[in-house]
Amino acid sequence: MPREVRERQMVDAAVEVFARRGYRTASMDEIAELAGASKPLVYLYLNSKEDLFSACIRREAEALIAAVQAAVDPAAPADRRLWNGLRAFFAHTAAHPDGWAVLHCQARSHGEPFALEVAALRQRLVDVVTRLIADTAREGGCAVPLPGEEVAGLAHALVGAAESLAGWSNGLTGSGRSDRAAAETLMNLAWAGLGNLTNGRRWAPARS
Amino acid sequence: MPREVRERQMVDAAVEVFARRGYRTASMDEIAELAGASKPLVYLYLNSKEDLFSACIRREAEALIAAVQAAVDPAAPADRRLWNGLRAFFAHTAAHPDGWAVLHCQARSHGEPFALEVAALRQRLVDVVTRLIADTAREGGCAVPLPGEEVAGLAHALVGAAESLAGWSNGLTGSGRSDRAAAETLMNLAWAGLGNLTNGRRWAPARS
Amino acid sequence: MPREVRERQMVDAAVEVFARRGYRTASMDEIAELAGASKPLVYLYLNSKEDLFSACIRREAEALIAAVQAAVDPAAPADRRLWNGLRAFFAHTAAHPDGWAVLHCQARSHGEPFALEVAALRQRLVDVVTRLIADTAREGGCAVPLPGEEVAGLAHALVGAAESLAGWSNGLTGSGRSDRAAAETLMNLAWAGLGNLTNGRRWAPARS
Amino acid sequence: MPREVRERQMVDAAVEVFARRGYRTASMDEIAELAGASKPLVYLYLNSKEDLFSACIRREAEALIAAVQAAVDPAAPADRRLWNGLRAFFAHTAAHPDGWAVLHCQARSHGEPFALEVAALRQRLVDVVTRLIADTAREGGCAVPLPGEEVAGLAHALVGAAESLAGWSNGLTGSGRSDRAAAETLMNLAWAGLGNLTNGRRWAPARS
DNA sequence: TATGAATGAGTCTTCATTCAT
DNA sequence: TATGAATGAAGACTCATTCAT
Repeated sequence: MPREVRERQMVDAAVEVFARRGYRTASMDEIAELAGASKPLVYLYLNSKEDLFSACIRREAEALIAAVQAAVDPAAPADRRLWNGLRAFFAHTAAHPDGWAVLHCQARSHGEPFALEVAALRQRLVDVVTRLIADTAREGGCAVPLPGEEVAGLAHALVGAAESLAGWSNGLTGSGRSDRAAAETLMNLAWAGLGNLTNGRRWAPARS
Repeated sequence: MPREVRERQMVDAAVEVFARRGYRTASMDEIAELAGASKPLVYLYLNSKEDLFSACIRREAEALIAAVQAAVDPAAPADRRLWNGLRAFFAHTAAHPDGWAVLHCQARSHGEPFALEVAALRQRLVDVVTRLIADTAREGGCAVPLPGEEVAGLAHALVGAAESLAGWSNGLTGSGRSDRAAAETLMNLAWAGLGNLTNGRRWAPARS
Repeated sequence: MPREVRERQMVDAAVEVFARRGYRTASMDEIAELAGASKPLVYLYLNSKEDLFSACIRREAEALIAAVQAAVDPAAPADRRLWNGLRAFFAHTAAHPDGWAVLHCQARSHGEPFALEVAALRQRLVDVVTRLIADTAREGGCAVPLPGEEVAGLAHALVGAAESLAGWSNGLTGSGRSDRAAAETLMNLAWAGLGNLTNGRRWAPARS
Repeated sequence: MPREVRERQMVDAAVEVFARRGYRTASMDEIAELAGASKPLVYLYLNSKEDLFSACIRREAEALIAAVQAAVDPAAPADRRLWNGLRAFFAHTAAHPDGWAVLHCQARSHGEPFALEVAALRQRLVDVVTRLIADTAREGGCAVPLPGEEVAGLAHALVGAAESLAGWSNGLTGSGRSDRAAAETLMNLAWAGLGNLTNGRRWAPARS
């Protein structure tokens, strides 16, 4: 069996086991067995548990980002782009729950090397969203320019909301089209909020 | 030294170590040492590593919820309640980064017993927010009643956005009042979004 | 059982196993079993295989040097001191063959940390001998002063000769007093050689 | 590439790696790579790690003995023969430090099969020296016949001294002709010592 | 209340060795 | 002649947990 195929099987198995057990609890024995290979072969191809985990993170991260970016047609208007990006995000995470679990739950809680890696991925997502927000503001005829830091904050908020909704709607059983519903909910929230902000309508605490 | 004091020291130490190292990597030795007690005593008081971790989750969760609820004056108008709740959430997580790390990062990634526990906490937060949204809708003269599932989705989105913003703004260095800025950003986003929804102004994909 | 006693038993066992199997081949399992303790206890007390081996080297080295130095009466004449030192060296190595094997065979062939440690020990032995040679020269009315480098060379040669003789005579079976014979042989060789050198009688290759 | 050439490359590589890492720590992977061949080929030609190590020992041992014997002209007087033998010994070990390390450090510390092999070699060296001593005694007009066991002891002492001096002088840096100096030092020591012994002048402990 | 001493079970990792080609 | 692919066996090390005191 050629090396590349074997290697993909191994990473597949690793993603599954890491998602199920967590990084530390997962054992290389279980991963090797699930991959249908011997442990030394896993080490020969992937070096160490750390490297294997990194490989999982990288592969799943690239896949997620690629899915989102493929869905965003640069020629479409901003709202359409946002909508399609959200749809792709929810669809992809719903279709790859193990990969999403590795990225969202495991990678962040097991120390520097992985946290950094997944932070870099997340930053790329945030960047995509940041650009969408900026474009939305511009195309919507932004009356009051938003400061860069606020845009970044909004992007973080949206990404967090998406992550949270993904976890929730994927956890609901049986609701066949829940990932579309999630996208709609978030789209409504975001669209109205962004529209108001770019028009200078802000909420302010009443003076007490 | 009375048992209660000792026990609190132990949980303090455990929260710190679990936050720094993660559940599996943290060792009972380190926790006992940091607590200034011997290991058998830790076991005598807290039974097992699992129970100790559960105790950490429970204590930090109660503290966070209590902080949020204490800030929400039931007599105030809905927007004010939401604002105060957000402020309290950001302030508390910023003030207790270890506790927040245990709840947000560690507890979710280490198997059933803890994930359930933290899910229950999160549900209570979501419930608080759900009620806020419902009240907001009612007080705002809700033209179009929101289905319960959508309200829940919004609540999850808001909580996720808050969590994400908390992580981001706590990570920024030097910006003295960043947790207030985070609350403002999120408040603007949420307020406008909710307002639109309760008035039936929804975004819909253009027919293609 | 008090820690010190256990620790000595462990080092005893380790010296025996390291001598028999060699550093790398020796297994911590075997050492622990021979010491009558569990492996974790060995690690608790002695940290690692490396540290355990170092502890063996240090203990055996100190014992050997102490034996030699105890035998050398500073008030005695130089020849007497040399003789007593040699006797003690041969007697000690004969009485502690495992310790000698660890020092002479194992410690030198297993990488920097140990080689350095045993080199330091050997240097101390060489220093003792160097001083004896210098004293011998002085007391013998040295006609031609020996250069420092040559004295060091002589010391190394004597120590090497002693080591070699020790290995040989300890390997001979049955000869009850062989370690005394070894000392005599070496004493004769050294005494005459030193005497000639300090009197300027050197061997020189005939011109060809 | 013809088998003999390949095989020599492999043993060359093995000597280097064994000298650097030690028998157990050396890996067949590294040896094969350094030899520029694949691992199965190494096994095809040399059977096993043990056999490969034995091959190294044998080759280096033969080379050393051959060098010493080539230098000893049977027609020359005994002192000349001793001198030339010493010179050749120091020169060869200085020129082949890896081979010498394998013989002197590694082979003795890794269990029966190798220790026996290297002991046999050493015995041949000792035999050469033994004959030299006996000849010296005869040619020097030996007044008091030396018992065979003492001659053997002297030979062991000389070989050990030579080994020790070789290690020391090879370790010194920069002294361009140190292997000649080593030979001189040892020659002086030996010559005078032997001369005295064959003339019955012995050192004896003063009666106490 | 408090602990020094002790361990069973399990993990990552390595390496000599062999097929199938 | 030559090798890419594969593994069984073994070893260092760690840790949650428990007695005896």
